[in-house]
Amino acid sequence: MSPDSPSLVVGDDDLETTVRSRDAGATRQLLLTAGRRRFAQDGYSSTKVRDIASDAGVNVALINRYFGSKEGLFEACLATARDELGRTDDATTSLDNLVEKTTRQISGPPNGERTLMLLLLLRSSGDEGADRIRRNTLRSFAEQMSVAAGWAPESARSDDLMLRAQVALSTMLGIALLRASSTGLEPLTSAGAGDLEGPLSDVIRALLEPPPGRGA
Amino acid sequence: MSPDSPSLVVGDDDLETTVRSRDAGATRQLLLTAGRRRFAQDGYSSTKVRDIASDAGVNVALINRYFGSKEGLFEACLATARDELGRTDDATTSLDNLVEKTTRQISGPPNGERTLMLLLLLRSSGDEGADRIRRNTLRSFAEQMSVAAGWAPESARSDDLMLRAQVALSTMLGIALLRASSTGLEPLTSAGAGDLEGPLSDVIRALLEPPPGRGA
DNA sequence: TTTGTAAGTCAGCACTTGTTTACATCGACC
DNA sequence: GGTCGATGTAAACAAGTGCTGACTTACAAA
Repeated sequence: MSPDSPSLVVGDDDLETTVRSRDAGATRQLLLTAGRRRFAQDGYSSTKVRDIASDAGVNVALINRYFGSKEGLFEACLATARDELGRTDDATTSLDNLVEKTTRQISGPPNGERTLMLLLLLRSSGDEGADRIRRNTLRSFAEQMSVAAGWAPESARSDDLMLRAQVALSTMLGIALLRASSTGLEPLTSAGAGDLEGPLSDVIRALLEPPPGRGA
Repeated sequence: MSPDSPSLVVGDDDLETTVRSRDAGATRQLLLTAGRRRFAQDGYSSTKVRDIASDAGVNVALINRYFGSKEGLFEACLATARDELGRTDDATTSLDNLVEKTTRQISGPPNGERTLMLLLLLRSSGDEGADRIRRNTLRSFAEQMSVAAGWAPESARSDDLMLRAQVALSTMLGIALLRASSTGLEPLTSAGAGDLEGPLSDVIRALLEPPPGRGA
């Protein structure tokens, strides 16, 4: 019947059981997903292209075909993270909402989608282009947080407030990193959303208290 | 910092390979210092043994002679960081004191001694022994913070308090990481102790408010 | 001086790793 | 059928990269 191409059967977690014989787009996507996880978990230089290809169930050479180089794949992964994190899904204009979203972003499995995005922003490849993407994404993300905390967009760019937002971001990143770390620091690593919401709420509120000129 | 090692002409462009004083202890120390900086800045797998040796002005093979392997040198560096951070210099029993110490630890050049120690704790080599050192050091450091915040040592080990201390630690680590990152995220990267003390104080106080049952 | 030993040097092996090159295969269109 | 471009595969290349073992040198005891 179906001339199964056995070497192309890939994902245990992916469901494209259909004979994806020759689909450039799908192959690119597989490499992006696998690369994102590897880069986020192991860092850039620890990640081997053969591992990524193996995870994706794809030949190694295709990384170079579709992304030019390991660097190229990394930048592409970073771009997907940027698009993902840059998406201001809805009007998050309350501190409660920000706290809830942040908690959800952090808690969750260390290799979950959201955590991977954050970790990716901490992984450097030494490339200037990739660094620029990371910097812009981080800056924009912190800016979003200050705005979401209820600050007016214009006032949300003052140096003091940006610093505070970036400290809040540091907390998120630090937690994500420690949780994903191989140290297994307890109770942080195993803490669930319920455990983290209290401390996180305290931190965010202490840093980004509601706008001074407004409600309060 | 260390009493200048006599007849060890290393620092500059090593041209005179003739005058290599034969002091095993000094050589070990040179390798530890160079290794600590490289590992902390670039991560484990990005760091090449030849670079460390070059920084130290020492032959590559001596890494293997004195530390067995690259891994061995990394573990030794980690141990020095543990000893450094584990040193409870004085009775730090006030929140003010903790905030001041934390601020001093964080602010300072990204390649300063103190920051390097923190960054080292985040660098994984994949080795189990190194991971255990990192975990114990991190745990002990967080514990110290909760005690320094004024909690009684016995109550300082409750899960909830430990979690809060570890979140505070996450903030420190996240800031250190972002500051040392090649992204150059502003204003965080260039923020001085004066700028950071306010936000940091807010975070630490929000997380580790003075003991409830005691004084106050 | 001779000799023993610790400290340091040197060349290169065995292996990894990103990349490239040459070839095979599929799908479509004439 | 036959050609051809897109897709995928396998092998190999070139530049590292950690590590080793034989060798040399400084220092000091005998």
